Amino acid sequence: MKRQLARQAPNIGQTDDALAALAKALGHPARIGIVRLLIEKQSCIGCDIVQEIQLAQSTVSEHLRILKAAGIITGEIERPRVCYSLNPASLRPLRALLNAVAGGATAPDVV
Amino acid sequence: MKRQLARQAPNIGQTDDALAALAKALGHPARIGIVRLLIEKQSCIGCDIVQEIQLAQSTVSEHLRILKAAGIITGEIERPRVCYSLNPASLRPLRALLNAVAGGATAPDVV
DNA sequence: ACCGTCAATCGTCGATTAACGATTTAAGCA
DNA sequence: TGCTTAAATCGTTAATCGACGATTGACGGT
Repeated sequence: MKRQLARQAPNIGQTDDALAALAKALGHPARIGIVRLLIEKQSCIGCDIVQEIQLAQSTVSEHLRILKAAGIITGEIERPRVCYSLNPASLRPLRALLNAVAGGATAPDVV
Repeated sequence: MKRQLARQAPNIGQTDDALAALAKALGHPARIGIVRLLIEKQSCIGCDIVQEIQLAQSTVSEHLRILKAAGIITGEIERPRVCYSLNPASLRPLRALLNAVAGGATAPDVV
């Protein structure tokens, strides 16, 4: 039984929930690490992520699931591997918010 | 000391922990709402936040505490009120990360 | 000096998250 | 057919979070 007053903030065309979900998905060091890894190796990666992030395979898998659920990454199956990539578009709303914080009212949406 | 922008590896000069902490602080709808509110009313606000965000005073206070702890907002005392404002600089590292995701290589500077 | 106001803190409770090992699924290959 | 590999899922536990009411602290005004 919550609320959610639909505020029309200037340029950020997203609900608070949607933005919070994105931020939340990034709100863990391991997941930041994964995103970083995917920035570096533009090409997608398989189980190498488990190597880099020093956590159990099941834990890493869970973090990947969370990032996938948030739309931040995608996973393409290449049996028996999965190839992960970033989905930059997904983060645009959050970028818009941060730009609004930083740059005054109007956030340029472009790359 | 500033970061020299360098090779294609986007050198985001922050630890995963620091970035995750920022994202985590934004990872709740109420806190996104507060940030939005502070973007709109550039001027700082007192207890009006409790009005806008439909939650108990103690709950809002807790969210404000979290945002303050993350450095995202500052609170200036004006007894018996507190005047909150955004601290745009605090979010720069996170912006840099998102820019790196979006822009491919190097983009992360500037306010 | 007392009262009203606003904010912070405390204590509690239920819900959610993070982590792990163990197990399962689904190929590809010998 | 059976082994190997990579990933997902399950079940459990400990820790953290979110929300609230109640209380406390610190004024400013009357």
